[in-house]
Amino acid sequence: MKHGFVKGRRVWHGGAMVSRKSSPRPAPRATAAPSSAAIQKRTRQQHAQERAEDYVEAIADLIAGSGEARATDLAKSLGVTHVTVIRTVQRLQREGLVTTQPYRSIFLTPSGRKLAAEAKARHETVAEFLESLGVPQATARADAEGIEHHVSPATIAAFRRFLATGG
Amino acid sequence: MKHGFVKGRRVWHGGAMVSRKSSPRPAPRATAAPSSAAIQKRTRQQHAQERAEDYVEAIADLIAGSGEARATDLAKSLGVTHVTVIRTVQRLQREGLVTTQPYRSIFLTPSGRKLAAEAKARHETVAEFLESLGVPQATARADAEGIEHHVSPATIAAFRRFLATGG
DNA sequence: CCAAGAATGTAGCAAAAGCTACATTGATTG
DNA sequence: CAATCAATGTAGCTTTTGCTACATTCTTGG
Ligand SMILES: [Mn+2]
Ligand SMILES: [Mn+2]
Ligand SMILES: [Mn+2]
Ligand SMILES: [Mn+2]
Repeated sequence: MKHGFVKGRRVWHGGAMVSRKSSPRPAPRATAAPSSAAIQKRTRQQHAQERAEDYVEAIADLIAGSGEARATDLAKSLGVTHVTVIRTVQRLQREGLVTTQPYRSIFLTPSGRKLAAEAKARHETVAEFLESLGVPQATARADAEGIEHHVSPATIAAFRRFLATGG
Repeated sequence: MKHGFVKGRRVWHGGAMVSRKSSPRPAPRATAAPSSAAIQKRTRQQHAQERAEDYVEAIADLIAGSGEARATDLAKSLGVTHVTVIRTVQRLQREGLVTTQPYRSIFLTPSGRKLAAEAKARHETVAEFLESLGVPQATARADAEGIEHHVSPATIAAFRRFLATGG
């Protein structure tokens, strides 16, 4: 509020000529529709969380499948170099999702296990849902890898409803 | 192929003890299932494309709505600062999606218009589909903002089928 | 016209995720 | 038991997307 008030009719570049008179703004509804800016910000936050989810899920899968998660196997499964894995795992350790020691394999902390379980459940629901819609399995699996990080609980619930009834 | 051949039983860290004998690998099926690594790589490519799609779509909306797309309005709509917009628009210009000149508004090139139209169509299909599944509109709109970039043509087709018939 | 202030641009920083090249460690096998 | 070489770690680079702080330009009301 640097300048105290808005100048009224002052406009730049013409634009839509929206009147800015100080009509009292309408009382916000009970459920205000999020602005496009807010929606975009939420999507960006989901992206920041995305790599963490993919990593803990892959780590959990490796542990379930072979007893341990090694950086090389993780790199192979994620399609990146081992260098990238090591650095990202360091971040995940900073964030309390995994633990590891030099030249040892990677372990999930309790919160890492929780995140992995949630991510895996979401991931599989999305994939099954797409398949049940008639999307070829390979495509469904590929699309689910990206979609999984952007489905809210309400959407997952809708997918599960569909699978339970119509699917 | 640095070392010419694989050593057979050599194993590290125990692991699953998978035999590596040089049995001739099975002939690839007609439709080889993509590796998890390949799927992850595709998802990362979609992310790199994502900001471009959101930008050209927002630019197209601003032009449709008010006749021009200014950096400030774009920043407001995307939820970032004008600095971020200016730098990203420079990249999009490098890539031939938009044109702009100092202190002027932003225009879409033909390929920018094409990308915007495709992105918008996908975006709206995803949002309508989620709503038709019973997801509350605000949630559907929010989820669609992230999902839209990860739906293949086959999945979009399945969504449209559902909307045309079951929806 | 002209100054205020909105819009735009620039400088410089950070974090994250990728990479190649090279160094170090450690498990296996001969 | 020692050499080999896979696995891991480190150094240093790039790109992208954010940000704040400050400089410049342009539009417009008075
Ligand atoms: Mn997943
Ligand atoms: Mn994923
Ligand atoms: Mn969109
Ligand atoms: Mn989007």
